[in-house]
Amino acid sequence: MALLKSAKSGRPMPLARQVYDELHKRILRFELKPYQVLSEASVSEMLGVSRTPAREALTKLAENKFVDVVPQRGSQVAPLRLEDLDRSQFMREALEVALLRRAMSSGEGAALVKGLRKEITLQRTYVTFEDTESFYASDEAFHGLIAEYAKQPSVLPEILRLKDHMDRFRHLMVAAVEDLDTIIKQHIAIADAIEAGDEALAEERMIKHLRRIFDYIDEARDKFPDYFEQSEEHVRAAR
Amino acid sequence: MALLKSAKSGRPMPLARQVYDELHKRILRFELKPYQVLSEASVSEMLGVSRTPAREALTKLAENKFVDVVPQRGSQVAPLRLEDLDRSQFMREALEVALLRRAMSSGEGAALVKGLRKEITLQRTYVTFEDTESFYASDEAFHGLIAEYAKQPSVLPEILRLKDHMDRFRHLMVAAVEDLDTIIKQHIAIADAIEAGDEALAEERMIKHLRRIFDYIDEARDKFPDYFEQSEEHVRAAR
DNA sequence: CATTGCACACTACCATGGTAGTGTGCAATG
DNA sequence: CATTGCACACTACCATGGTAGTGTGCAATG
Repeated sequence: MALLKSAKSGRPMPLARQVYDELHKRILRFELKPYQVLSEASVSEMLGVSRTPAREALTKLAENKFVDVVPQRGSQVAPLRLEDLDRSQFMREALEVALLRRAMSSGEGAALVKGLRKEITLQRTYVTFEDTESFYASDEAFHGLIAEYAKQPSVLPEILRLKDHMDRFRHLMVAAVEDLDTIIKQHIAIADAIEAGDEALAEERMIKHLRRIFDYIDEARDKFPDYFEQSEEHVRAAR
Repeated sequence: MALLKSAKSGRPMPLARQVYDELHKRILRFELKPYQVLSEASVSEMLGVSRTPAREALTKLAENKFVDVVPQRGSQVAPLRLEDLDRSQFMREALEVALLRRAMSSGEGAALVKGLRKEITLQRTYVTFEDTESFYASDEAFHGLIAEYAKQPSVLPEILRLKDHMDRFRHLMVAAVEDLDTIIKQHIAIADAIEAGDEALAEERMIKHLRRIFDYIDEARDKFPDYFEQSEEHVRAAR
């Protein structure tokens, strides 16, 4: 049905990876809804590939908690689980705070702040043009810079993996322009604290920045109760 | 060749998982040595399974950085990389410190300390009987207790995944009895600091405890230079 | 109507075959 | 001897077929 793009650079990406990316995207955007059935056969048909890459993609999605697989019964899009959000949030916070502390004691604080302010300027521009996609790319670059100056660049992919679950929750609510302004203000506050060399303050502001997701949860749950995991209802139903 | 055990409880484990566990174990114990070739065919023959579960196991091992896969060329056991150790160490430290802080501010510090001291007593017994396997199980339980009291039990599996790389380095050196005594002393010091409610001291002792791996690295590299990644030599050779 | 039994459908899981792409060794050539 | 060309071997990757296990709907039975 849908055509899958090849990789931009060099050889084409393996089909399993392409299928994973496509399903991942659709799940995050709620084009595939929680509890929707996703069998090897249906995925294979939906994307026009054989069952092997479909199976590999489903297995990996299950490992990352975006799909629930019940052996011999079937697979479905995982509902939103507060437990997943909680774990992702906790781990991301721990990692980003540790990166921040290490980056600040690297002796290159000035260069880091310079890079951060450059990204902030970009972010201001993207908000003006309402280019939210570029904005979020720059947001990732902002956090990536800190990982870089902490001499731990390979931690960034792990953080992005955690961020996926938070993004899924976030996609439930429309991103208003004032939200982006808030993010920029928080970025500035963080850069200021780094420049001042105040580790405790920087940490406090980073945590506040990362926890903004919790402001939306109640509203999201009221608006889309069907997308959230019922209190063990389906667990009982499975018996 | 070798028979694979089924799962202890209920249904048998999928073959792919059994193959993964077996290869993982052999790689950590250096029964499969760094740079040793591991093709789908060779794994399939070695363990007496078909190529499908062998392939799935290799893919997952590659994701976890225990195997290097070069498309259309072949796979091999990954050499020891300081980068992997560094990332695992950094992340584990960040997570365990965050868990410790949260557990200490949970208001259940007394119960936590009681549980920790119980594990320490067990550990003393295991050292007496030279039962290192049970000792390390209790060591994991010790750290798991902290995750539990931090109300983040699902972070523990992630930490164990990181610990694998450190264990691989550790397995290079023989675990002497005095090392286990050192671990117990450090556990006691941590429990003491928690009991005293001194967060900074507990954090400091936890970090010292987690960083003990670095004491062995130089010795290990001198003893088994072939197991470590050469400075990009094989990267050049691949061109 | 309520309960039971059973054929059927569907699933995850495994086995197996085919193919394009890359490296390797050796003969041909200088 | 040094260099080149090329047949061959081996690989990761994908397609496809088969199977045991579980759920479901409907007819049979009370």
